[in-house]
Amino acid sequence: MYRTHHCGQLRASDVGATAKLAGWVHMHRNLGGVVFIDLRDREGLTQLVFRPEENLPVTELARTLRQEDVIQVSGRVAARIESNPNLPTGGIELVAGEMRILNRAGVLPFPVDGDPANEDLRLSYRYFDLRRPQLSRNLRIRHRITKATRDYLDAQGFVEIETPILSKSTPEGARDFLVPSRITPGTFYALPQAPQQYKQLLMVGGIEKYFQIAKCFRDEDLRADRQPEFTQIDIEASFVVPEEIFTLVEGMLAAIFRASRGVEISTPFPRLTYHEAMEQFGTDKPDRRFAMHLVDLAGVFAGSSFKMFRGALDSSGAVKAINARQFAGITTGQLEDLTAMAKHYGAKGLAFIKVEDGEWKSPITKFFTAEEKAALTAKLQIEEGDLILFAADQWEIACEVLGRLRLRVAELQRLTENSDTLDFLWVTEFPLMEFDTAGNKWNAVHHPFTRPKAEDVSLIEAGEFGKARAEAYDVVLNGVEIGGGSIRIHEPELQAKMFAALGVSEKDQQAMFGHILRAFRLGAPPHGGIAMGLDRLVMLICGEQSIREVMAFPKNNRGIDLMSQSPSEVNPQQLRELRVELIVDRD
RNA sequence: GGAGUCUUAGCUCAAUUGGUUAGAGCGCCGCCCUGUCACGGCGGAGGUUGCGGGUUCGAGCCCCGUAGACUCCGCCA
Repeated sequence: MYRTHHCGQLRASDVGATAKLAGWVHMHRNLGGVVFIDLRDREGLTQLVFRPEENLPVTELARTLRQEDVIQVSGRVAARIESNPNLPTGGIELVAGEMRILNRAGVLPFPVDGDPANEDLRLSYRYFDLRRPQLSRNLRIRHRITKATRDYLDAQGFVEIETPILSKSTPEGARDFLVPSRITPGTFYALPQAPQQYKQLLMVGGIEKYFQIAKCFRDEDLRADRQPEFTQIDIEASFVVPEEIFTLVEGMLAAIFRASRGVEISTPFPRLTYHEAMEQFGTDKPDRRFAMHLVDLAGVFAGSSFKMFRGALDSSGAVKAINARQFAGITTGQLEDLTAMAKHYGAKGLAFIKVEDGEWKSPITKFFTAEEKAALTAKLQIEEGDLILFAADQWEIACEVLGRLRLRVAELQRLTENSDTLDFLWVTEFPLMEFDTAGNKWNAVHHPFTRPKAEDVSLIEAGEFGKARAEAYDVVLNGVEIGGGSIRIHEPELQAKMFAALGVSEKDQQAMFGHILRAFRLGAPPHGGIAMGLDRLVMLICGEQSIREVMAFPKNNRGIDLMSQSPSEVNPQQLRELRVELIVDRD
């Protein structure tokens, strides 16, 4: 037996007992005579004391210890002469009797405590980085979250079922990771972007309530919150309406936050339609921890002589503004950045008003009438010190520009710093399809199995694809999309209409989706579900800025695992077996 | 594919306007130290300033190129 206690366990009540501990040398204090070691395991720190007068050989051995050596020590628990209030075990120490050095550590690549090193160095030595308390804490919170998820869904009658990783490539959505088949040369599996089709087929299979903590793979560029492989809490149920999904997910998130953070979250979550979210916040995932709503000014400027605003309204666009309260002190450089940002998202420029010393400082207010100014003041509740930012353009552009500016201003004003608010909400009634100008065709906003709202099916039949709304919903936390789902199409006729609208030929439908269309002809139940981004959820709960901080072995932003140096070249023999030929020679 | 920021000792960072031998803390090595808890003291080793080129009497610093890291845009049903 390596140990009788862990390093966060012993207390004053244990004084006089004998104990055996094992762990890493966290800190060594060699005073020439007596030697102190802080021994660390995952549960905490315990001070070891080595006294030459009591045990000279072991004390001499202890002098040779360095940080991160792995040792096992047995001895007697004693009260400290002066206790350390900073440690739970600070009242006691272990007087070392015997010690075994289990393993010596070499020179460390970076300190276990103190400031974290460069991230690429941390990733290269990930197994070492994991000893840092922050990372081990994050992984244990992640465990609590998945445990709470499984317990909750189990209690609700859901069954966890694994679906294949070697799967089938489909053209919709993200780029697939491909795996060449050796047995059938010239063909490829794809790693699943999500278990979407399998979970729907499980519904056809009569499972009724399915979930999975599912690994998903997408071959797209990485971000702080995007890795090529990531995990979803994937849920699907039969004979359900959106209300039941909402209630289920709200209960699940309540269980998760109770288990991981010990907080009760408020349910049910507020809801906004997609249109309302865009109209008020300029995004489909609003961060409502601060107000700064987008205000519609069509009524104010309908008859304006200011060409920029009037022109937008006359061509059925929008004039909108946000009030960045108490931000009239914005620097010229910051305002230039905001202008560049507005232009990047399609605006022609950025009109603004700074309210300083009772005056409106702005290049455009000279075009406004007194009535327009009064209406503006009332609508935006303008006060001394405010900064007003305008967008006049097509509705979509005006909303998106102001939505982006709103977030940037909030960042500059640090509106959400140190906030512990948990703002959940549902966004519903997403558009079903959007026109892809590059591909000159209609694409599914969510995926091609998403059910249109019943009252909008006639719009699809009439070819008004852009107006049709989907029975789809996202759940948003503090401006981050943490999950999304929909009620699915379960009738082959309706599915065929969708494929037709999306321009998928009969032949392609059979080649790519034949199995699911056949399944729908054998009595598919109405069904729907949702997928939650586990990594993002854990990231938010841990207060981290990157999902790499909540994954044990993440990849860097070029998709490289710096620790194992994957991806890597392979043996030519392996390629021959797969009938794969390289067309790029690497230097 | 594009934009921005960054790269100096094992780690975190400094180095004035372009100016002597590129410094400090931690870590590492050696010696001393019997109640520390970020122990302390003395001494030592450790550098192609990412790489390549240029400007200059002189470049860590300025210019060009390049590699890498991170963030963002595109992309991510």
